[in-house]
Amino acid sequence: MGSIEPLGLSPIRRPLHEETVDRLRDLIVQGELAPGSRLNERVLTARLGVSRTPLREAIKLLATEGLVDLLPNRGAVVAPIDPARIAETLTVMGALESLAGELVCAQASDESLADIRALHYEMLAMHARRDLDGYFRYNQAIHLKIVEASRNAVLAQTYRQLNANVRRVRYMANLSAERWDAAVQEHEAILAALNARDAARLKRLLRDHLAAKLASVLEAIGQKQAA
Amino acid sequence: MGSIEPLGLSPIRRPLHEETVDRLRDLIVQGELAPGSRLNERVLTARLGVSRTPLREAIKLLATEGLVDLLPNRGAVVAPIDPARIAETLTVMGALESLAGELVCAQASDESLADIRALHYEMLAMHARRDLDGYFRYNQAIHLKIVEASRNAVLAQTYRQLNANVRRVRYMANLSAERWDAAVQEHEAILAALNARDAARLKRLLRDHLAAKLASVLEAIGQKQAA
DNA sequence: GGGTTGAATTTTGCATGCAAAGTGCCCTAG
DNA sequence: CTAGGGCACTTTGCATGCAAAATTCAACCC
Repeated sequence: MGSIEPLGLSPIRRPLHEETVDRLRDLIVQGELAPGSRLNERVLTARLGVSRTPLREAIKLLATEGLVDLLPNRGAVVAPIDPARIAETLTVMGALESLAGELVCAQASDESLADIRALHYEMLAMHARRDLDGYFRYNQAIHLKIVEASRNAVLAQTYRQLNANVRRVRYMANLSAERWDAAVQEHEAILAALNARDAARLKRLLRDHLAAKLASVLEAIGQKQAA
Repeated sequence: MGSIEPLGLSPIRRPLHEETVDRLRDLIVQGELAPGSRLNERVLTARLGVSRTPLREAIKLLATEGLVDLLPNRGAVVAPIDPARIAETLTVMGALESLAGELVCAQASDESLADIRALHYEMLAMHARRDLDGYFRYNQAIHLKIVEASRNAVLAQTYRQLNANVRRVRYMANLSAERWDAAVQEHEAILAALNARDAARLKRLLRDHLAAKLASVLEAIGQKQAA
């Protein structure tokens, strides 16, 4: 049953609809398609270079992720950023990360933990040089790695799906310096609990970390809307 | 905010792809489309009376719910029932219900709690007359009601999505009499904690209840596979 | 006789066509 | 000048067409 794949040179073309989902999701997450803006099929087919069929499949898929809203007979719009919904999402993600932390302590491989540690120090480096973008990237990577290290694929997939919706605000919310430093401190504590495989402590820390993020994000959105 | 719908006569046609998703999901959840069986587009369009476009949209949607597996260039199959995956799913659902319980204690309306209580007694009635099917229905309804009463739409939606996958095993796993009685006892305790709005206790009970369900389901699947 | 190749058939993936719903503009009546 | 109605245009929703990938089946070679 050996794989016969040409290893790397493999010209495996991903299905077009999948590719389209990812590209469209990126456009939305990165704000290039503004919240509330309409998704005109003709325009998007031109922009993405695909026909309407895979595009429509992609749109419906993103609708289930909550990134777009479907208006029957009137197409789709990029889902507005709804603070209440973001709050709900972060609450759920908090519970999921909390569970992930518990599982990680119980059964993650030492390699996984080492990976997380490595990412943590990369993140500290970004913080040290005040590279906010790089910091966000490693921050994301750490949280993703934690849920992946839980060895629960359903958990990881659910988390990722919710995450897409939250990542959109990142491009709006410019972390305050204090909150940034505090977040880094929280991460230090998280890493320590991880190293000690102290499930109870890790659970609490992750949940509190998400709660703090929730508060900061909501504040940022509030300012944005007030502006 | 009274509904103005003509109640049943409403000529509001739901989009065909949505209808198709629901019908196809039902076919899969109820086992009419057996795990592992192929989803032939021609056959299904004939069976459901829709054309390939909405059908294909539906299939891709159910793929994200984990109910079908997509095989590039080879169509789709009903996702096999994978005990490991069911276990993972129930673990996540446990965390979600646990969170829901916490939120319910903190902020659910008294009406919601009354609804749950009512459902609970209906369920007890079904148990008393050993109506397994009715019991399952009310049991489902209670758990759904709890996550809905949490007033967190994202939580409810996430829960429902995961639930679809688990419901499939219900038609395979024939509860043992002891487990059934034990489950009812657990529900009694859950209701008591709910009435007392004792978040900590409710959390623990819900989580344990799901863990017990997990164990029972896995055992049932194991027997099924051994047979 | 078993295994392999290859041509016919089926099936999928994507593109496009067609009808209906929606949108907006303009003209008219008040 | 404003409100309303109607008509043309746009856009969506669904159906179908077409090409490529996969499967099947059988003849052929070893």
